[in-house]
Amino acid sequence: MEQNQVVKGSLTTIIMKLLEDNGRMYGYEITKAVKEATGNRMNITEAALYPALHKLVADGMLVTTTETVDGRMRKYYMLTKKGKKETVSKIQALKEAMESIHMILNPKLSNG
Amino acid sequence: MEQNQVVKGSLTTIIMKLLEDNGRMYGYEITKAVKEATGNRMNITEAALYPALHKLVADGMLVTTTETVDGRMRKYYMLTKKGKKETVSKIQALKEAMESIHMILNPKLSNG
DNA sequence: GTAAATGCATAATTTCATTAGGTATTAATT
DNA sequence: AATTAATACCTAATGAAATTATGCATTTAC
Repeated sequence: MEQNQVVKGSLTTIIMKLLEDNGRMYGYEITKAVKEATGNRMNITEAALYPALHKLVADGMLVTTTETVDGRMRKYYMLTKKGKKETVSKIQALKEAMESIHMILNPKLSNG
Repeated sequence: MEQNQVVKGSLTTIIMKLLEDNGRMYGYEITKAVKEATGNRMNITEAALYPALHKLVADGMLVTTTETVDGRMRKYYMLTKKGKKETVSKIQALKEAMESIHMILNPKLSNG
């Protein structure tokens, strides 16, 4: 229905959560942060990340600034005011979706 | 990557988990079970459920038996041996994906 | 000098859920 | 008696999102 949608779109929420915590980040940095935070369990591909970032920019959730560091370009992403507000509700929705899945994986037995 | 895939495909894992717990269930029963287990938070649409069930049958994870109860047809689904084995690993993968998301949503601060 | 790491990106495909329908029987309500 | 809600199955078309498979360019490590 829609809770499934929430879980499915968790990548977007993850990106926004990281930006909420770190202020601004560039794409490659986000992939490293996810790997580090999850002890290498989760790996976001760039082919999934960049389209997601671009969509968030198109939707007015993020803005970018570009810098060149050590001869390499870095495109930093930051949450807009709208993006910050959306982040809060998206995190809440994701937590509730995870709680729902948890309830299914760990059912209360009626017959104790 | 693949952890995202796991979370995205959580519907399949939910179905298999319910069948693991309940032995056999029919489609409509599964939608009710999910609603009940999650306190109405999660709602699986039949349009998502039935194609998922049919794919699981096609993949050899489930088998079906049909009965008529009170004038209405019920198509019961059960895990095959292969399906039972797959259920274990899918649940494990889903738990790990949830743990990863949890770690991102609740990061350990390096600066205590 | 070759491979790995850093850094960006897209196109084609596949997978999956949603939207929007459809059929049929029984139980409950008006 | 007629309508609505609940039970029970299903599919087609669309849309959203991730994967697979690439591509380019620079710097660091071997």
